[in-house]
Amino acid sequence: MDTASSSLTIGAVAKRVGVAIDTIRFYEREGLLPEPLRRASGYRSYGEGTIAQLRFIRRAKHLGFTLEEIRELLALSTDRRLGVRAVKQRAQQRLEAIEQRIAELQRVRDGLAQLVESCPGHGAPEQCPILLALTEEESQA
Amino acid sequence: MDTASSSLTIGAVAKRVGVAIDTIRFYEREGLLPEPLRRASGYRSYGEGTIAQLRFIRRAKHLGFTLEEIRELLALSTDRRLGVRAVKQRAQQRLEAIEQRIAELQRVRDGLAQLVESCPGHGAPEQCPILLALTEEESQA
DNA sequence: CTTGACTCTAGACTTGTATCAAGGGTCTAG
DNA sequence: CTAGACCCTTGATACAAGTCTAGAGTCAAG
Repeated sequence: MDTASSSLTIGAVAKRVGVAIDTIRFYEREGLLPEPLRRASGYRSYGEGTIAQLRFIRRAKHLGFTLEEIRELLALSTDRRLGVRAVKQRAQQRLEAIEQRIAELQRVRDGLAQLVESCPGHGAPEQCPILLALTEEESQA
Repeated sequence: MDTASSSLTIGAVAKRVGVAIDTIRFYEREGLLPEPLRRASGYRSYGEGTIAQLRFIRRAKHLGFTLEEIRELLALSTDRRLGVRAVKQRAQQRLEAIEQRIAELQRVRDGLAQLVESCPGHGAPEQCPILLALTEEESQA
């Protein structure tokens, strides 16, 4: 349980977090990770904090945040005044976006399910409800 | 109700379908639309069929099909032997993909909703459940 | 000291779906 | 006949989030 900043190479970090080396360098360029210390050779030298931060990024990505939003979350997460309020607000926005997306997909699913159900799976293309639905005029849903 | 192939310019088609001119040329390059007739001047000359086909593409896109899949649907839609069966199959696959996506988003939503609910919206960053969840070790979900 | 695995940089490439720009030719209303 | 709107082609650009390459330097083990 050593939380001290031991010295990890980029490859070791990548392996521990389960992310590609290139991705780490990419995040650094994009400002999602601070510039690390360097050995004399120029090799990047990371501590445990980087592992935590990469996991933060991964989890946030999994919750559907974009890298842009994650960059903001990372900044907020250290702001003692506004941080928590703003973080909650962003999370709520994300939640709403997800709910909208779900609702939209459900509408699409219902439409498609109905078509699939009503299609016999054989016969003339002119009678296939799926093809008809795709071809039909707007007027009737 | 004139279904004959009147002669439409690309701009007229674009306006009627509600799609950009560039998109029409792009679809042509991508094989989603057949190469149209040309006037002596080189102008593309379209009939009503193109309008229908563009609407087909738009509806299929709205159902979540990729352009690649739509290209295939278009080919299948004119196959009198296998068309209907194959179209139904593709629609079913699409449906399953959509349902998986919905389920995944619902999991994400539930997790995020719980976090948002449990966050007071003020106080120290170290106590914010959202930030904690993003930072925490894997062990407990 | 050599070998093989690792790392460095800069920059090009990927995927999907378009959208835009440059530099020209055409069509139509007045 | 001319102005303005429209169309042509080719090739570049955009977005997100990486992924890959080339060519060179470094590290650890035997």
